[in-house]
Parts: sequence; structure tokens; C-alpha cells
Amino acid sequence: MIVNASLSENIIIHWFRQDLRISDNPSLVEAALEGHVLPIYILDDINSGEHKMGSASRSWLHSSLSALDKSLEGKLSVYIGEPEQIILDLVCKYNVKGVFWNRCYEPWQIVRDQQIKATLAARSIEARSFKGSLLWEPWEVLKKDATPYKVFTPYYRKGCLQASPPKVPFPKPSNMSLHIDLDNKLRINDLDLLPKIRWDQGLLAHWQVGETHAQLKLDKFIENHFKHYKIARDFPALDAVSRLSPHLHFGELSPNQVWHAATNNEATDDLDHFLSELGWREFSYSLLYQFPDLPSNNLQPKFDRFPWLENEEYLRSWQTGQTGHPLVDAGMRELWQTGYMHNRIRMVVGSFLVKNLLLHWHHGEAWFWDCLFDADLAVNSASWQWIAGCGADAAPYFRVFNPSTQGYKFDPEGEYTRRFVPELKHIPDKYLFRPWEAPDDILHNAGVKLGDNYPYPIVDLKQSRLSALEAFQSLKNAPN
DNA sequence: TGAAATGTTGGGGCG
DNA sequence: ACGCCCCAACATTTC
Repeated sequence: MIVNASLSENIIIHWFRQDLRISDNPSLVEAALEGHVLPIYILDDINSGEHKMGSASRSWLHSSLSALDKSLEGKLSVYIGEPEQIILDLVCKYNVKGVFWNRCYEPWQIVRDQQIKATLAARSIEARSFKGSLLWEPWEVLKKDATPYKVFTPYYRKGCLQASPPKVPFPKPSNMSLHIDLDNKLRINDLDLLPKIRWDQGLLAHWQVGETHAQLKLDKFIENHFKHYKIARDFPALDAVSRLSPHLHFGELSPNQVWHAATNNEATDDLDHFLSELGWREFSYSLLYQFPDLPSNNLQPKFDRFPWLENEEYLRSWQTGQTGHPLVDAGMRELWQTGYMHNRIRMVVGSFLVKNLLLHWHHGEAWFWDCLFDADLAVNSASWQWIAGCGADAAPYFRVFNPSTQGYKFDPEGEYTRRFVPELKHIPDKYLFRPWEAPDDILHNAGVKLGDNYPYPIVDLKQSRLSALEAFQSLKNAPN
């Protein structure tokens, strides 16, 4: 129920950021209890530095804000610029009693929010922040000696699971009375979030954005795909993973809601594995909080001396899905076409970039940041450091994924690979993941001409693996 | 949340 | 029946 607020009454600003939902929104609940709510969103590109939102994210944000505005009956006020200034202007203009928000955890956001809090406090305006995007606060989950965990399993099992359990989600606030900033003429379209050439429409066709759809997707996933999650999640051709990550990133869903929807089921291995994926998300946020330079610096400093290559051509082939290694190309094209990539394939293409091509993980991180709908600073940088071997609890240097072997194992019928690499549609299973070894007549019958309509492999798997081992070996005896 | 190289075992073919 | 070889299948080690 939404009621109009009159100007004279106490107003609480709820500042939407990465919590683009109405239900289970602790700040919004509290704001609605304390007064009339002025819901705002500020496009803040000024402070975000190198990690200005990527192209795919901006497009998603546009849709998500539109959905949110709709569920607020068109009363979301949007702005562009410096949040401190915008909020102060509102505070001066209206009878604002408090400014509430759910916490964000990117380093620049933490600095920004602290400063705004101080500014408001100096003017005796109540500024309050809430836990709305994580299950456990990063500063609360620490080892006994008060230092942060750097290994996932103890972090999750001892740190998280033995801390206070995630709270039951809040329902939508009832009787929320909404205020609107009538002077503000800016509309969501004016935020200029959409690309000039609408390449994003093809990507968005694979998704339904916004809280309502996110909630439905969660419910359907739990109902239909939960049972065999542990096994099925490794097969990218199956519709077996939740694909909730973009919704979680933008806060269309809270991790609380996901956690409770899941734990509402009987305790199985499938449940444990699904929950631990939420655990990895928490772990990433904890790492980013404890090590704010995670997006740029190797967590293990000895990797600063790693002999990365610079090779524009390799990078371009990887980005465009033209490496000649079918599973890698399928993954990169899935990313390009849908704004998403299946988790197992992310590991395969990541390993390939870093270990077979010997390109710096920064290149992968940057490309994913721009292309993924679920691009998330904590998760993206922690995951790239993990696959590169320089992160916390990282993949050991000798773990080199073989895209061909991975293909036979996890896409045995080639359904996923053929979906995204249709030029290999008619190659028999036997040669699908190593077309360079196929006899000429088989290639010919399949309509494949290597170097013409599908590339020769840009690197030899066996030999590039050995080069990688050698390169990593050179760090082995270094400290840290 | 690998893969390849190397080692071991055991069944079957065969003289 | 026996020993020998081959090799697939599995286990262990190494990177």
C-alpha cells in the first residue's frame, strides 16, 4: 500500500544502490516505519575510478531501475552526480529527518558513504546503514586471532556457519507512504545507461530483469532444478544452475531470500553445495573488504614477478571466441551473446587465458567486467585471482584445465558447444573438441575448413601447458 | 572446482 | 595346466 506524503511531514530518504528491491530491504523497512519515504537512486560515476560500471551492467541497471520505479508506482527519483551534494540539496529542500541505505562494499563506496555519514551527522541528520546485501558482515567473520580467513573452507564452515544464521527475510513494507522530489525532472532514460547502438537488446532477450522476475526465477529453480544441483551444475548444456547472479548483484534478490528459499528444503548434498556457492560470494566480499586492492594487485606478491606475455592477437582471439579451441570459443561467445557464462566454462576460459596464453588475469577481469550482467567487483576480482593462482585459497599453479578434455567430460554430446559454435555443428562428437586432429574427409563432410570458417588452434595445448608449468615453476621457491 | 605420466593389477588369448 | 604377454582399468605420483 502506497500513500502520498504531504510536504510538511518527516521524510526519510531511502537511497537505493545495489538493493533494487522492495522486499527484504532492511533500510526501506526501517525508513517506512520512521516516516514518509523519499526513494532515490543516484548514478554515481564520479568516484568509481577504474571500475566504472561496465557496458552490460549499465544496460541491466536501466531495466532494473525501470522495474523498481514501476513497483514504486513511478515515484523513484533519479539523479546523476555527486551523492553527497545531491543528498544535501534534498535535505535542505525538504524536511528530511534521516537518510538510510543498505551497505555497499566496494572500497570507493565505503569511503564515500563514511564521508556522507559524517557530513549528515554534523548537521544532525540521522544517517543509518543496514546489512542488506550480505549474509555476514566482512568485519565479523574473522579467525580466533582476529585476522581474516584466507582459505575458503574454514572461512565458510567455522566462520560463517557457526556465526549467527541468516535472518528471516522481511516482507514488503506495508503502508509505505512515498514522497517524490517534484522539482527533479530527470528520468531514468536521462541517465544515459543504454548504448547508442542497441547491441544489448539481444543479450537482454535471454533475461527478465527486476525483483518480480528474480523472485519467480528463484522459486522455479528451487522447485525444478534443486534436486540434482551438485552433479548437474557441471554440465553447461543443462538448465541446472540458478543464474541468479545478476539479480543478486543488483540486489533484486537478497542473499537472505535465496538462503531461506534453499534451506526450506531437506538437508542434502545438493543443498550444501548450493549454499556454499553463496558462501563463495561472501568469501569474495570478505577478501575485497580485507584487501581493498584485490582488483588490481596480486594477493600473493610473488606473482608480481610472473612472466606474463603481452599479445594483442591472442587477447582478441580469446575475447571474440576465435581461439580454435571449441569449448573456450563456446564460452566466450555465450558471454558475448547472453551477458553470462556458465560457471564451469568460466574456469575453463580463465585457465586458458592465464595458463595457456600466459596473458595477465587483468585482461580477463576487465573483459568480464564489461561483458557480464553479473559483473561484481568482489566476485570478479577474487575469482580471477583464484584461477590465476595468485589469490586466496587459489587454484594450484599446476592445475591447468584442458579445454578438450573438459569438453568431453562436461559437454559429452556437444550440445552446449554446438549451440554457440554452430560452424562445428556437423563435426562428429569424437572430433568436436579437437577438430585439428580430424581426418580431412570428416572435416569436409562437416563443412568445416580450418583457417577458413573455423580457426586453427592458436596454441598447442600440450606445449602451452608445459610453458605455463615452467613459468609458474619460476615462482615456486620465492617467498609468499 | 586437473591432467599427464607412471605404476599396479587382473583377465583373456595363446603357445 | 601353465607361463607369458597384452592391455584395459584403476591407483598413485608428479607437475
